[in-house]
This record gives sequence, structure tokens and C-alpha cells, in this order.
Amino acid sequence: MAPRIVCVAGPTACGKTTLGVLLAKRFSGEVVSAVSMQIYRGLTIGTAAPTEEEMQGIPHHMVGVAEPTEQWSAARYVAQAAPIVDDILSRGKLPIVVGGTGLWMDALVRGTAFAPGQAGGAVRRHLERQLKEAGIAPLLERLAQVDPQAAARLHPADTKRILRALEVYAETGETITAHNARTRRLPPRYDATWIGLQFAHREDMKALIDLRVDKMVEAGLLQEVEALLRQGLPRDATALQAIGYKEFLAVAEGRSTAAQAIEAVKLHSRQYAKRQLTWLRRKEDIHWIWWEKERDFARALQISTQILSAQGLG
RNA sequence: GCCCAGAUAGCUCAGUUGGUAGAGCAGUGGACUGAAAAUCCACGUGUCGCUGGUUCGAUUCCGGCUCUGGGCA
Repeated sequence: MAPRIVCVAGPTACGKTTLGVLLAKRFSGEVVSAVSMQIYRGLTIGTAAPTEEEMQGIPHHMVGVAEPTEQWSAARYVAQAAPIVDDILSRGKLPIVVGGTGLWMDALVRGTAFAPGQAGGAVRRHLERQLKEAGIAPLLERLAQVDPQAAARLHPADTKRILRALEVYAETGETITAHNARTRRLPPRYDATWIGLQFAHREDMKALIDLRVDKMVEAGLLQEVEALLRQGLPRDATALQAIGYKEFLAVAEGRSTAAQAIEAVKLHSRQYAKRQLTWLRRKEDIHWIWWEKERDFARALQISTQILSAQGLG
């Protein structure tokens, strides 16, 4: 029987951090963040990383654990986070995975064994060079020969995944289709109870996102970006793909005004939230808590306590 | 007051040598197994400003009106 854990998921600005802490207090738990951009040190304001005050003394893991110059991945995250979850369990505490990065959460819960190969690796760089020189057609043709299912499944414009599929085959001799099928059959590493937070009306979510972005700017998002640049963070660092940072990088470099950046951050945030929802909606075992206009954490705590108690937790 | 240019999808605009119209963005839905706050896919009916006229037929041509820019007084 896989160990029991809790996952708190939902789109950006829906209150995951707050509920996570409330649950940790109620169920004697510790929080494990599953937010791809919160792992980088120095990305605090723009990623809404939990502050000391918000943590309320509850231990938080996987926040600010990497240098912003590093390039992390779902695989690397699982490798580091899973032992932490196990350690929390071994101490008799409840791991509460709080996150907005669907792939990372799923990978942690399932204990996904990713196939070798990575961005920046020799094989990938080689493939990227071929793509640049000859286009996607010959690469897609090659994939069709070794892994026709993947070739059929992937859209020709989805170069990132086509390269990855070829990379996996080159690295392991196993196709990504076979690898995925095999790993999907493995039992999940943890038995997770999923709680999802979501606004009943999209416009309420938008309003809250807008408000939060304004607060981030007031809190010094631009200064945070400038500090990162002073540290010598390269422009192509993964950390600078983060929403809020890429837009204010343009401000720091004089390519855009603050007003333009603010609008862009708001836009990109709600588009991101939509993608997060798309990821989560296909989960049939998620318990949704719906916000009406305002976020009512007392009610959310009550509902989730019922759910978790019914599962034999607490 | 006069002159000029506009008025078409939520926004910015294209277009129809007269046969009721289409891009980008936004939006919505979806995908996702080592960059995932990334990447990729699908979805386009709107009194073509209002009102007369010409015409078999007007969003398109002509007149008037309204509004918005700009210019001249």
C-alpha cells in the first residue's frame, strides 16, 4: 500500500499556499512545494513564494533551493522532492504537496521514472542543430521509422516533443511510446488525496490575478529582476522564463514601459491559469472546492477536513 | 462653420472591380512523461455607423445624417 499524502492544486492566485498551511496545522503536516519557478532562490515576489509570515511556522520544502542560474526539470525535482516526502512520512507527519505545476506534481505522486536525456545535453543539442539546418521534416520522418505512434501523435509544429522523442530513442534504444506505456503501468509511489481550488466564475479569478500582479509590482518586482541581473543571471536562464520576470526584464533593459509590462504579466498569468485548469480538469479523482467571488478559507478548511477525515487521515 | 480622412468580430485592422466578409491579438476548449510559469493544437455570423437613392441584388456606388480623428477658420 502506497503511503498517503495530500495534494493541493489549482490555478495561480487561487489560495493554494494558504490552504496548504491550514491543512498542515490541522493534520500535523509539512508542505512540499511543487511550483517550478519557486525552486529558484531570489524569485520570491514574482512567483508568490510563501513568506515567513505566510508559512506560520510550518516547514516548507522545495522553495528557493536552487540557484537561478541552474536549469531544473521535472525529473530533477522528483529526485530531490521524493526523499523529502519520504522523510516527512518517516517522522510521522503528513506531506502536503502544494503546487501549480501539474507535471511536477503528477511526476512526484507517481514516482515517474523519466527517460534519460535533457535540455542542454549533447544529444539534444545535436538534434537542435539538425532542426535548425534542415527543418522538422527529416526528423519527423526518422521518428516515424523508429516510433510511428509518437510520430502520428505529435503535431509537426511540436518540435520540442519530436526532438525529445528522438532523444529518448537515441539515449536508450527504447521508444518514448514504449517508455511511457511501461512507466504508466507502474503503481504510483504515493496514494494522494487531491484537493483542487477553483473560482466558479472566470472573471473573479481574473480580478484577483490583476490585483495580485499590482501588489507584486508595488512590492518591488522590478527591483527583484534587477537584483537577479546584477548577480549575472544570463538572459536565457530558465528562471527568466517565469511570468513576471521575462516581462520586467524588458523594462530593466529599456525595451518596454512598466505599464506595458504590468499588462503583459496580467495577461500571461491568466493564460497560464487557464492551462493549469486544463491540466487539472482531466483528473477524475480530484475534490474541487469552488470559490464564489471571495475565497472563504474557513469553509475550504472545513470541506477539506471532511474529505481527508473520510479517507482516514487525521 | 468649412475641408479631409475614418466608422467592418471584444480590440487593431484588411477586404469585397456590387452577389451579405477575414487576419492578428484577445477569448474558449484541448494536449502534455527530463525547459512545463515551458511548448503545441483546434475553434471566426458580425444590424460591415444610421438613413434614403440607383440596382434583380448595396457592407461595397451616390446623397443626407450622426459620431471620431486631423486640418483650416
